Amino acid sequence: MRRSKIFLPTLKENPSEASITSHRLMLRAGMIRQSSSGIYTWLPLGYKVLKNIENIIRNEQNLISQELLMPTIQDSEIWKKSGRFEDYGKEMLKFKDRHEHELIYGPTNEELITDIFSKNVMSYKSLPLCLYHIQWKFRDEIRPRFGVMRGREFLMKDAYSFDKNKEDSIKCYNRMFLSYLRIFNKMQLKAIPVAADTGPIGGDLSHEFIILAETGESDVFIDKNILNEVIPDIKYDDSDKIAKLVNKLTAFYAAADDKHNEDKYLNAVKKDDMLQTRGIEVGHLFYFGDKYSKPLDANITNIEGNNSPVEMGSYGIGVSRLVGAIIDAHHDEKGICWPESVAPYIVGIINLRANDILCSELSDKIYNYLINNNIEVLYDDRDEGAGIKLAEMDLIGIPWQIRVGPRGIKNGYFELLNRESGNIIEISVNETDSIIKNIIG
RNA sequence: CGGGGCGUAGCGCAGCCUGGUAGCGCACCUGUUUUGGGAACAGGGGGUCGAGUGUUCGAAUCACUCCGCCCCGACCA
Repeated sequence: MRRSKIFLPTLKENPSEASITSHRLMLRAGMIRQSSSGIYTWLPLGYKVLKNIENIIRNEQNLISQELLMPTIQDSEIWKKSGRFEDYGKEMLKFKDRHEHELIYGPTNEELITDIFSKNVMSYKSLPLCLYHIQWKFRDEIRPRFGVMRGREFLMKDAYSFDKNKEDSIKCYNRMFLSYLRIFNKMQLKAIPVAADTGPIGGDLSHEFIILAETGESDVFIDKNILNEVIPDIKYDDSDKIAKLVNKLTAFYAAADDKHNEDKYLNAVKKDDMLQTRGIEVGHLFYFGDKYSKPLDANITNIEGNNSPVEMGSYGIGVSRLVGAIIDAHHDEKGICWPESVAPYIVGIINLRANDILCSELSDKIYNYLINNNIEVLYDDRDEGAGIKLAEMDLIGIPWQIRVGPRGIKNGYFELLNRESGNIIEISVNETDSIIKNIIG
């Protein structure tokens, strides 16, 4: 994509509406624009990142679950059946259609998926089953804030598991646990599993995955040693090994303020290993048994030939929130430093002097070379001052910058800069091939 | 919902206290010169001053009402 063509309205100054880093940078980098409190338009650059995150989640979840797509608008009936029509309270957006029929904009999908399940699955032989979708939700938050971190409209991946008994359901829970570790790891995030309250979803087993960040919303108390844990290479069908991993990781003290117990903390963790900070919740696992299957009559015939409510769990990831969380973890004073796995473009070419034939020819050549090699590239071909282009490329955080200028060309090279480290490699103008070698390593 | 703050050009702000018909920087358009870290000069365009009502000869400015947005608390992916 050429910079002269892309719709990328960047801001030089900090918008007054944004107080935290990720929000400020998303507005400045032309990723989002607010439409109403807690509701945002995703501009092309931001939308690319959002889709990249979505795809990381999708690719990993597909190994243990099947994707479908449920609607955003739901009938109020099933919510009345489950009892949450009242329980969910004002956070749930309710409205009527032209026939005065009551509808809601889904804040989550347990009722709907349970309804689908109950109408289509009858026997334990069809289990286990795990389904997920990635869909926009609406929760009428009391106070939306921090941009995309606590929007009212937000993109969420939510998975739902159906099993014939608790034992199998826990196995699925554990697979999700591993899947989440891998997903966040691929985004260069250190996510810590923390024992959690189940809130309005309900249930008796639950973990939150929390990213440590100063701008996080909840206080967390952890044993630092958990940060050194490496995710082992385990297959998803190896339930025993996964269970051991889950046990190992959940054995570390890690709690958000609502579950924190100071005495336990002092007992379990050495003073030097204590870390109290703030965190952003990016994922949540729930096992809740028959909480929804019972009221919604989602029964299966078991091996004895009797009907019993199916065992369920649900597993969420805040997809749009992750964009903010990743920025929070990967930025510096100049702007964003995207991890390659989610970056909107892998390489940014800056033609430092667009009206110089040699610079433009070389820039064009590199641009075409990268396109032909299927590398996502943003080419700043504008006839602007060098400073503007350099500062903007830093701001939007493309992981690799190629700088083509008269100074380098005179000496027969152009520059390849790594955004995060700031390291610059000089590459001979005749060796464009070595760009890829340097990037891929 | 309680507490605080803000609303004036696309963005950031001044003007309001003490009423006299709107200004600055950036951005934008034209031209010239520039060009390795947000350039210089010259010229130009853009505003129902959040909305309504009232006070007044006259309201961005004063009063009342409403709306929107941000920040702190309770809720959550």
